[in-house]
Amino acid sequence: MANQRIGQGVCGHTGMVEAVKKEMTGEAVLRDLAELFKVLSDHTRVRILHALLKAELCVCDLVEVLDMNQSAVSHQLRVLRSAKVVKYRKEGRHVFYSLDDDHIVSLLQQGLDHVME
Amino acid sequence: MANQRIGQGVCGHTGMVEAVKKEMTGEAVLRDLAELFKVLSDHTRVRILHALLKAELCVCDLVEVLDMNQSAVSHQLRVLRSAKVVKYRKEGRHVFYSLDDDHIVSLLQQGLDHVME
DNA sequence: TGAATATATGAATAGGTAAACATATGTTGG
DNA sequence: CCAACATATGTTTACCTATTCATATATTCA
Repeated sequence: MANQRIGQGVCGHTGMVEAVKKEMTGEAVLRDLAELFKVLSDHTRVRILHALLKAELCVCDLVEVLDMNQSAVSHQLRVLRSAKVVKYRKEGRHVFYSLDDDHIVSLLQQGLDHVME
Repeated sequence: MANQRIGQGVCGHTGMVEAVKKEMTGEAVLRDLAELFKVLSDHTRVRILHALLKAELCVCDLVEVLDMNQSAVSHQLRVLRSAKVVKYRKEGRHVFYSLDDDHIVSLLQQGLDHVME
């Protein structure tokens, strides 16, 4: 039903434009969607999330796994935290991070499936 | 089974780090994944994709729907094309764009579900 | 309490990128 | 063939952001 063009005529006079405009999800939602994907669009953050797909890890674990500067990792964790893509749990002087919910897991899996075909 | 910490001990000596490292998907794949999300992370591109979720549209339709400069739309369509997120079909002087496959549709839906809860 | 460890954060810098403008390419109809 | 229309693209500019360095905060343990 969707994704089909119903008669073409001259460009911009098919009624399609108006129809699509009306069905349009709110701008705010689309802005949030772009924002969510932006959070997932950095190599370092993807590596962090991929690692967390396997296990809950503390910052210094991640520093080892990624072989990166602790500061860089913390900065990216902050981005992930702010976007509620990861959650954390303090235990003494360690902070353990994990993926926030199954939605995030699905997005990552779906994305991985796509790029690996 | 996954996502569980099996004994903690001193940071970096749990065997977890090595285990996670070994299971690690190839760097190239993770780079592609970040790249895919990057393509989906721009407001204009999300608006384009969201419109294409409803119908196949030509460039001038999109220019109207988005109410944007034709040049800006074309530039973003190029990004989407290069990433094989959209496909196109020429018909005379018009070029009709549509989402490339169901994987993309799923990613968008999943993302939308997440941001709308 | 003080040293060591774990994490967070402010500031500076380098690299990337979306939008606008101008222009080129390609297609149709008269 | 020529004019009008549809689309693509090179360039410039302004903005954004990931990393690094330096430092602050917080917690444990001897």
